Amino acid sequence: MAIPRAAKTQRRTRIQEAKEEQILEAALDVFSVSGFRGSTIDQIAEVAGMSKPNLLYYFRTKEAMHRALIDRVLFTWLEPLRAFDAAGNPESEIRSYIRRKLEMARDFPRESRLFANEVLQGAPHIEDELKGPLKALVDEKADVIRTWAKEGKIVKCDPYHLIFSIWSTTQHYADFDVQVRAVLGQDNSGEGRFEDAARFLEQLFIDGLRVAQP
Amino acid sequence: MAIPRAAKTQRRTRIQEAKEEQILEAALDVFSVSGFRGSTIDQIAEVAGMSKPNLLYYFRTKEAMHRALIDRVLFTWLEPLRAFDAAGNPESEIRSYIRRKLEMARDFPRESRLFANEVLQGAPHIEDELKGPLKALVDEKADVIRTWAKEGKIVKCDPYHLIFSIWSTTQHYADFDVQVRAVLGQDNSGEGRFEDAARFLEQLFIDGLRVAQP
DNA sequence: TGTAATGTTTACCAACCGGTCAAATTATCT
DNA sequence: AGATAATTTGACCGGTTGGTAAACATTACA
Repeated sequence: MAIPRAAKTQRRTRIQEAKEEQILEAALDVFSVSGFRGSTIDQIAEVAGMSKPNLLYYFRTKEAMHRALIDRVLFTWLEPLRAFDAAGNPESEIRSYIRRKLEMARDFPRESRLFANEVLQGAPHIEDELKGPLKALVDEKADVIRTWAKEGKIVKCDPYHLIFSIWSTTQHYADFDVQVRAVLGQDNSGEGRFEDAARFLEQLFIDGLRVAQP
Repeated sequence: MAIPRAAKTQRRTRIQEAKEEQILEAALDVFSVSGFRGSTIDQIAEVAGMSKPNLLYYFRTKEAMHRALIDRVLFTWLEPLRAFDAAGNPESEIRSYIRRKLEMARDFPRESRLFANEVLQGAPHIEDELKGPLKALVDEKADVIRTWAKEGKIVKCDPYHLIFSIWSTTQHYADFDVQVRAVLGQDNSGEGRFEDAARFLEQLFIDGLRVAQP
């Protein structure tokens, strides 16, 4: 008799690792489009190219799949904010934060939509992460920004709303991709739109915050 | 024998009007949280306080409910952008556009989330509206902005990305409300956050666009 | 008041949903 | 090779889903 997910063996098989990877990849495809409630295990199974019971052999429930996916993606997702450095100078830090966030919107749109779906639907599965680790990280970086403002390096402004505005403007290009493409039309909806967006946003934030130019 | 939705009578009964209103109100509650696929007719029926077959007497399918809801809300939703006036001066136009959008995020968060859910999931039901009326409206307003830039009233910038950034920053407070509250903490997540956001965003956009002060 | 149209509900259906089970298949190790 | 553990699948289950049929109740109107 098989015991799911190698509760005995401690070490994970190559097969286990590969299959779990394969499942989470498919789950990301599906969850990021339809949200938790709107997705079905069958859909994920089909995308993953394996049978439903086989999926459930590696993840006991649909919720476990979602949980594993969120956990895996959350850390990576906050990487750019974590890299936000108090020691650096405001201009380059803000510039590179915007760039990094835009790159993530371009390269990992599914991850962005996964969170967007989750938060939009009331964040029933990640409330703790938001109120705990996320809030702590933002609090820390907000302090950095506040210090810059006090030192006259940037204009005085609410650091939380500054962070929100960078989040929203950059993630917009992943989450509302269809709308962006529709509005820009066929001609302008190539990959170049990310460069255009970067230029616009850097200008907006650097000038808007009256970042002191060295 | 009853014929659904008065295909014969042409004129809608008071009851019809009232019930359809009641249903769409409930549907907005449910769809805005769970998206189309994640919502069930039973949920809507319960919120509306009527039986499922009764709902289906007024709207033949779940899709018809969603369609009617989108159609009704779309017009209102674009009102602020429509009000954006070429004749006005850039500063007050941009200021009031931001204010209006923020007010909508505050007063009609369900409507915002309804669209967010829809677009996030690939806009399967409103693709035509995005590529048609929405694009046309944005094209028109983009021209206004471009003219302002040419006249030196604001800095030269991509008008489309400017509009996107106003959309995303303002709607963020409706769509990602849970996250905003979580990060701001209990103390700062009262209604005052909209005032704070307005102050920040006006400052950001007015300074960031180097709007000529008269 | 009678009656036809409109509105509402109960009972129901077939398809789908998340998840289980046991049997079959495959990989691993000696 | 043979034994054992890990993996995979088809068949299935109870509950839910979108939607229907038909009987019942209410309203509008002559």
